[in-house]
Amino acid sequence: MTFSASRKRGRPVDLALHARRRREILEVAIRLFGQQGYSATDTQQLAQALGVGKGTIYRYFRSKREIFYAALRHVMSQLDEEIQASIRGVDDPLRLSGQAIAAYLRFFQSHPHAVQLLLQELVHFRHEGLPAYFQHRRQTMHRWVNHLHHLMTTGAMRPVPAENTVEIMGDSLFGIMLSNFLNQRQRPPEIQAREVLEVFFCGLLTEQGRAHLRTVY
Amino acid sequence: MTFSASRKRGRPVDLALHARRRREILEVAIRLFGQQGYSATDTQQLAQALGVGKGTIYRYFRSKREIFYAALRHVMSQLDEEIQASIRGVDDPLRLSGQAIAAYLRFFQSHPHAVQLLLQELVHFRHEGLPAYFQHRRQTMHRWVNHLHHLMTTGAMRPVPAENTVEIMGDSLFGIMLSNFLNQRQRPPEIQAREVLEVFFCGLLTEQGRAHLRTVY
Amino acid sequence: MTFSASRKRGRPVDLALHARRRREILEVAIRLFGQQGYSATDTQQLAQALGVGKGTIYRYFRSKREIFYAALRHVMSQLDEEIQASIRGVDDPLRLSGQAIAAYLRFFQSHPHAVQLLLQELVHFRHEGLPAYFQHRRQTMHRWVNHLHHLMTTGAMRPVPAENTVEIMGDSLFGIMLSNFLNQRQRPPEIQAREVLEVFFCGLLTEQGRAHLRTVY
Amino acid sequence: MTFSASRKRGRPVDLALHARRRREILEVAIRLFGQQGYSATDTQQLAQALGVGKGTIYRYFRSKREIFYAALRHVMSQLDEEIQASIRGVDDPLRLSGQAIAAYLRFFQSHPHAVQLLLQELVHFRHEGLPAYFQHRRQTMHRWVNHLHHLMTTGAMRPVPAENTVEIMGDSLFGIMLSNFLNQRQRPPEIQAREVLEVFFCGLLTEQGRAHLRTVY
DNA sequence: AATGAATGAGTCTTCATTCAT
DNA sequence: TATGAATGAAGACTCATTCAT
Repeated sequence: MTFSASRKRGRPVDLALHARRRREILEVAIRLFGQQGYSATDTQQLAQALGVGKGTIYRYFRSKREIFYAALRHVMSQLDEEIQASIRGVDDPLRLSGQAIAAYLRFFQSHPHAVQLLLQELVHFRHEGLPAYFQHRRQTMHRWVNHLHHLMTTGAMRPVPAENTVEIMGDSLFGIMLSNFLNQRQRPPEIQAREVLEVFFCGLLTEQGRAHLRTVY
Repeated sequence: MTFSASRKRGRPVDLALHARRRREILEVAIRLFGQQGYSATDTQQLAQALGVGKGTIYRYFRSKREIFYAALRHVMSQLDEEIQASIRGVDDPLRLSGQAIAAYLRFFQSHPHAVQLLLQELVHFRHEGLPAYFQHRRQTMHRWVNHLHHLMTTGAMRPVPAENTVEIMGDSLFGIMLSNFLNQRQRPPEIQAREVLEVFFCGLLTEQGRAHLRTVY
Repeated sequence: MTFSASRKRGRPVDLALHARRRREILEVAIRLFGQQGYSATDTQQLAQALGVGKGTIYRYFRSKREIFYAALRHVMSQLDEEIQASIRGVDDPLRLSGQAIAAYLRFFQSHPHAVQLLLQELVHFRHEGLPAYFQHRRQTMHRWVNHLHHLMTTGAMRPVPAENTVEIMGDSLFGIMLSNFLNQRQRPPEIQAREVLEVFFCGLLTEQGRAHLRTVY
Repeated sequence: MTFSASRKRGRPVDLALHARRRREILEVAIRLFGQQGYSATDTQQLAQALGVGKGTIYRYFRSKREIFYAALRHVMSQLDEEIQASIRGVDDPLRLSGQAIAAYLRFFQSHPHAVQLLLQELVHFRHEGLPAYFQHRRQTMHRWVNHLHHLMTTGAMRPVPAENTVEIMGDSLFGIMLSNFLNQRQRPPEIQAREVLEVFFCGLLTEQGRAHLRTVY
């Protein structure tokens, strides 16, 4: 950096630099934490992969733990963005549901590191309160609750307790996504989304089966 | 002591003692690994909790890792037993489904350590191939596939690809169970099972909604 | 053991048994210590190889260390016996020298464990005073000093300081034997003995070379 | 500091420091391994003796084993240097022989730790192939083979198989050196060298004895 | 007498973080 | 400001010996 550059008033350049650096670090951290796991990744490796000294990293993050959480948050907002992008401009509410589910599955299929990060938190940072994934879900859930209410208003959906149903669907997708990852399934997200929707929306029983179910409970 | 037993000099090998010790160790290990995590639990703690010397543990298990896997297997067979017990003597196939789901959720609600063990494996022993939970599922899946075929034969269930549907339901329950645990939900398993079944079996849409769905895809 | 057997007065049977047991233990110990080294051989292995319990060994030897030393002494007396046997009835004093050297080299070639034992002592039991090998040599050296005196008396050997010369020859053979072992040389002991004797007895220089040597010192 | 040096930000890597540290560690390691043995010396002791933290040692050597081998190599090259220095500028080939032998004996007398290191390798790192001492000897042997050829050409030495003879002399000196160390002999190396040479070069027998020897074999 | 279950001290190595340069 | 040298706590596993059975 030259003297003239540092003479500018304020330090907009520095702030931008700082932000860029942080992002660079996070990108590498996501890759390494995802590939090797949190504890198997040491700061020396991170520094080496970044081509900087270990100390430098500590100028941008207070601790390894903080890097991890920043990485996790980064990944969660990426997820959010991709889902939002996938439903932008989609009018039909049923299509929208399918798009969102496909986007969700697609994101984790193309970002396996994200799944790893999410799992790492669960075991390395339990007792830290609600895991980031579920925090995120809690924050975005209202959108889906509204979505369900809308579907019910239009008569497309049976009257069901919306919150509860959103949770069931969210949990189910979470399980499907994890299972995809852990079984190394590579099913095309769009197809899988459709299969899932078919079950959730249409149910498995025939009219006769449903009638019987009512007698059982 | 019989004559045949006294034919061999010295203190006889006590097989029952060995089995009992292993079980004792496993029980404490499940608790500690579950409470504190695998890596946060050191062998010294385990020994202390058992009231034995560190070396004693190594007379019964080759390594900490082996204790962990034995604990995991122990938990998985407990799960299996409880589910089997829950459906024993249940004739109605729809009731049976509900019972099994409730038993599954109940098991993990009353054995939170089991969930932890399962998660621990995912991060501490990745690269060891298919996680124990999914191995177990692969071995027991055929039962549910048959179950679905039966339901379809009797006309209670729509014709759906059985394997695929079993996977979707299994993954979903896995997700619900994890979410219960991670959100510290304490919903009564029977109620939750019924809610889930209601969605899976009856679907969320009205007849009109389903008709529309068919136009969308 | 029956009651009538134990009625015999004294316990000659027990003493013989005890001695036999000790020898059996020593033989296995020599093999294991030789193959794997002292510290790499644990008492459990020893017991297993003997087909007895660990505790039994401690009825015959106070400690692992004591087993080792007994094994070492056992080996040293075997060496002594074989050398003595090799020169029994040999009249010619020069032939006798060759026989003894060949026997020495042959013993260690066919008992590589003996070399290992000897080396093990040097590193595991330093500070215990003179190593067993050199203790043994100190006890048998006088024979060779006498032998040299005899050779000098008969005029076959130049007048040299006998003790000193015996030490040089003993040390040299020790070095040759160790080098054989450590280089895994398999030279026939008889041939090697002859080569060594040729050097020691006849020297390397010509008459002219010796004359020159005298001018140098 | 030059411009080019300052082009790279941060604290520059100090190669000289690194080399100095390694040497310091080696010197202390040689002393401790020599005094107490390899396995009796733990890294904590080594660190304490150096006045550094345990982790620091591992910045300079990958493992305790690597420290040991570096120490061993260090010692072997010191030996080589001292022997070479002792014969530098010595023209007379017989004197040269004496100087080299004296230097060899002197080195190990004044560096008893070197002997210990050498012995430690034999028992702690058997199976690692040829011991360092013999590797070193194999690399330097050709010099002495040439030396013998020269002596034979000039007529000072009888025609003998050079390689074989060098091995016998080398092994013998190895034995003498070890024996000196293990018996804690403090004989002046120059005197001992002369005594040894006297035997090797002039032989022990009289002319009459040699004639008789020829009849025996 | 014989056995083997139990013990617990002992040791190498890793790694997040600090701070002198 | 950037660097990397230094730190030291932490942790799995072994094994000679003892002693209850």
